[in-house]
Amino acid sequence: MAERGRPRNFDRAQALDRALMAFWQNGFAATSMNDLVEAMGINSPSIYAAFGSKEALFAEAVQHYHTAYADDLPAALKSAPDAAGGIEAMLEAAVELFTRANRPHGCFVVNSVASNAPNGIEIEQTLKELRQGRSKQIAERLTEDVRGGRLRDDTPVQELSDLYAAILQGLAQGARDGLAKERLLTIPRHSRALISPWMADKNSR
Amino acid sequence: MAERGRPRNFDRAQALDRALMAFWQNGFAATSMNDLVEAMGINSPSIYAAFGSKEALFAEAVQHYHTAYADDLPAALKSAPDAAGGIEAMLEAAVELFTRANRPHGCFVVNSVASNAPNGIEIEQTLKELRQGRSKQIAERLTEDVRGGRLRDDTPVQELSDLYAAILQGLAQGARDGLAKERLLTIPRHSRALISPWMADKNSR
DNA sequence: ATATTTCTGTGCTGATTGACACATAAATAG
DNA sequence: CTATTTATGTGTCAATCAGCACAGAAATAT
Repeated sequence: MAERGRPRNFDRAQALDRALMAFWQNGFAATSMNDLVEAMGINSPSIYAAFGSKEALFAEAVQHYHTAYADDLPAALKSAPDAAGGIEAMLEAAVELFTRANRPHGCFVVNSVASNAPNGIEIEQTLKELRQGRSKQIAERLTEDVRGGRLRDDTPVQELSDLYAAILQGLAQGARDGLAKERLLTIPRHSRALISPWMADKNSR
Repeated sequence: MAERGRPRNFDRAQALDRALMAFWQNGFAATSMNDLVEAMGINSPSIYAAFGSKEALFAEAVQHYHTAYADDLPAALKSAPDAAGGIEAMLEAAVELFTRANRPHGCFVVNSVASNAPNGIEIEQTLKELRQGRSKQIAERLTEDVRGGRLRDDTPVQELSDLYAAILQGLAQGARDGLAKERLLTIPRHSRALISPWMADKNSR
């Protein structure tokens, strides 16, 4: 089935990525349609025809970020043989993601917390779930190690997961505030100490 | 020397506190002058006469928050006999501050990250310094313990301070996202494990 | 070639924004 | 009392916001 009508004059995926960069840097509210027109290189009627509304464009940008940028984190979490290594790798991947050159610093999902839309209930809910989803992923990784006998049976999985998730969010804030990558990278290293009291081969609590 | 002219019809300090609540909840950009008029209970010309501009009002709200609300944190940091206890107390005080009922959740200074003003360079700089100031305060507390012999000489003070500061920011985000206080309070407890490898009476690293 | 469909660029719209002009009210100074 | 000073409330300003109407342009279908 061939396409009918005048073909689109721009690359939709590229335009979406540029919109993401604009939102990532300035947040939803502070990014005006004018800013988007400049960043995406197309006029506003084309934006509305292709994406629906500013809010729908933002929602697509969130999905795009999640699949194209933040995908390294769960991958790193599963990369190492044990949870301690996986979490450290995930935190390192996060620092890498949050401090890449020629790209806004910090985590897009975390940066978008305070930049709520006027009708922001829907997308706000999605963002909140994305943030809290990290804690669940970490909890699953820890549970694996408990089941595998590498962590003690009485390991407080949810509490440790919340703590690691908090560190992750702190890394995002620090990166956005301009902390140097080398300085941020010391954090994953020291975070290892949180889990060692719960290693199965230790008897000290 | 008596006052001249018609006296003010509202309590300036109370109006400032109400403005802080509005900014705390919705951020700078998303809080309109109309919102401020409602929250403060006075009309906009009176706001401008008393505070200058929306930006100046926000700057005063930042100072007010810092002195009237966030003052518990450095106090708690110095309360305990050792750094480990002081930091744990500070994190607990932070959770308390971030999850009080009848008040916006989260840290006002952290919430204000993404809500930058159009001419936000000045106040943004102040906010950034407030955030990074916590790390320095923690570092001072740790250094005290190193000097006092309670922590090893090779304790990585700055790295640990950055890590604790990251946890602090993570707590703020979690509180804003609606995590329950009891759940957040487990984080200060487990954070103790970060410092124990550097206690002087241990020989394991 | 003609009709149909879809995209593009110009330019507008009603609503909302931060900020203030103006006249009036309420206090003190003399 | 009158003059002066400062605060209040009504109403309004230009600027900006998100969104879209409209006409022309560029493709396919028949």
